[in-house]
Amino acid sequence: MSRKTPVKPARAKQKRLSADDRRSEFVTRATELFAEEGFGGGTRALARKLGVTQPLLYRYFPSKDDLIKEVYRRVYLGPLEPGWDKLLSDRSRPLRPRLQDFYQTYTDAIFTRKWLRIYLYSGLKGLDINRWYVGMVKDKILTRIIRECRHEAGLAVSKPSAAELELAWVFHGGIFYYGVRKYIYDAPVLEDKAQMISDALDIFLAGFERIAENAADRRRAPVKVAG
Amino acid sequence: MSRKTPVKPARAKQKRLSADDRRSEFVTRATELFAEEGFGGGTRALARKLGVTQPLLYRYFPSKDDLIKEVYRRVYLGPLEPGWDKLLSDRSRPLRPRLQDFYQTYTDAIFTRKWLRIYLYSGLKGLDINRWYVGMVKDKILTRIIRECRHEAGLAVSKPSAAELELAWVFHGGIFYYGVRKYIYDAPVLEDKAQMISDALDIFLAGFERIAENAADRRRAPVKVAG
DNA sequence: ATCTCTGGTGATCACTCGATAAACTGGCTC
DNA sequence: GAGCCAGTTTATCGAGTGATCACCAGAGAT
Repeated sequence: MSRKTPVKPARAKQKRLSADDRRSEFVTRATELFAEEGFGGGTRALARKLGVTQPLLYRYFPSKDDLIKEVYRRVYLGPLEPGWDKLLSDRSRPLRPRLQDFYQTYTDAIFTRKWLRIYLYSGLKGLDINRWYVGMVKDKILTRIIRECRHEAGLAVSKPSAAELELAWVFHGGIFYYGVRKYIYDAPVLEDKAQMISDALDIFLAGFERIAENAADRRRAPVKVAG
Repeated sequence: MSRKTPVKPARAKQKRLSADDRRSEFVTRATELFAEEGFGGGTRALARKLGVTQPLLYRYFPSKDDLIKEVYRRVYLGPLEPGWDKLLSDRSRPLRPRLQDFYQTYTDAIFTRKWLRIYLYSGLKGLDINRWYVGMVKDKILTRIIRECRHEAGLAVSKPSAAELELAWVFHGGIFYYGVRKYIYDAPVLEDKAQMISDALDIFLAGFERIAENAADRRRAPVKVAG
């Protein structure tokens, strides 16, 4: 109490951050704001969240749109982990636990209120980055899953057919929609996410196996086209 | 050209609609506008779509919020068909074609750009009507599906367990997400919707059967809990 | 032909939005 | 301590928002 302390006096209002820190803080709080309010959220509301004034934003971003782009970059690229493809394709392990592990970590990464809401808002705006992400899911996840499933079923591993890809999308979308229900709709869901994934996998793998058998049968003895 | 025509001269600017027609037109075009722009879409842009001036809106709706509520009512209640529960529960037909028919007509009703976008926007706003709709899907569709599946599998038909409901949600969400990919993300999807539904059903039913068998096994000879 | 009722318009208010320019300030070097 | 400089604020602009008011106009009844 008595010392006049040349050390920082625990200033009531933290100000004068370094440029990098301030810029980063803008992106962080903007993500929160836009996740809740959509990208119509105001720059003044954002500044209030940081405890600064609104024009300060324009020292760090030329326009609100640039800030939004930065938010996209961080949200989309942030949780992206490079080990996922390895996890899916590692044939030294049985396929089922591979898929279980993958969807466990994948949903751990994206099942947050912030991520899902930003994702849907960007999807509704039809932005390129959203298209890019969807393509990434298809190429890096779904085609890989199909390939592994075909391998497991003893089928030739070629490019997945459109129908197979759709199958994988429906499966993937079913799991994804769990997150939407929980974090967007705030609807009650089965609390045990791991069980949900496990059950979804049971159904998908059992179903895929049956389909694969049928496909194999059809290849051996093609049935006539309905008509 | 020469006749002074007391008949309506095919007026260039249609004006002076009846109150009911004008009000209805406001809701229709507002649905289009809000589907594209979100509910931030402006009242002036709306009026422009009708070819009238903006203050006219306030002859028919006390506020923009009331207009939005009317949009919700029409969008959510419009495609709701009362025959759905009958379709699902009609045990004179095999379960699979029942489900195929149901999802065919259900997705015919809601897989439009307008419906899906309005639905997601309202979901992001966390409105009561969205919660109501989700509850309706659960009660009127999913529990019924589970009940019929249990009946088909020769299991006792009681209240569906939380895990079973989740199963149905994942299945339903997978199909729903097809619409999201097609109409929200504008992503390429398997064009044949009926086949997508058919394949999803194949997988779901085959999977459910297997799960049901396991559940029956477990009831006969309970396995020890993993530990 | 005139009156009246009602669908529709023009002008405008108070407010919020994104963005800009100029002034201020606190810590740093010389 | 003088002076600079980067981080921050104050004041403000122009455009766009939802909403209100007084007014207009045209078809139907008398």
